[in-house]
Amino acid sequence: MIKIKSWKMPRSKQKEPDDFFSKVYEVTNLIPYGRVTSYGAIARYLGTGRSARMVGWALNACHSNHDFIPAHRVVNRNGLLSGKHHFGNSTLMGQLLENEGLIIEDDQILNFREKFWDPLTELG
DNA sequence: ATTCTGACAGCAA
DNA sequence: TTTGCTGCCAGAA
Repeated sequence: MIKIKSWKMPRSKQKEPDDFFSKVYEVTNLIPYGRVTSYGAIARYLGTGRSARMVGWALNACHSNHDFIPAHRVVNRNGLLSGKHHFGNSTLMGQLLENEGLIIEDDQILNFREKFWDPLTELG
């Protein structure tokens, strides 16, 4: 498990500096350039394997974080860009990924298996 | 307090 | 293979 820094959370009544949201942001920041992971993979890495939806919710609020968070590198388990509608312009997420060398076709990442980065196996 | 809604995932048909 | 249902749980209304 990674250490958590207490950067500011979107949640106004946040109680812990190392809450779930922060952990999600930490892991997301560890995703290498040009690689992607899934909501469920992050949830499992954090030990809450059944709260993949909360990962999405956390990323939904990540804009309130001052630091840059590569939320575009998180897709669903099929490599589908299910979060594209939360980037203002619905094509931005795909553009960001293509800038990193990935190929998107119909909101789907090609060769998703090869690009997939699993925090569980990569970070231990 | 109660209900509804998800940037999900697993499993049964 | 592709739907459809269910568990999940933090916010919003």
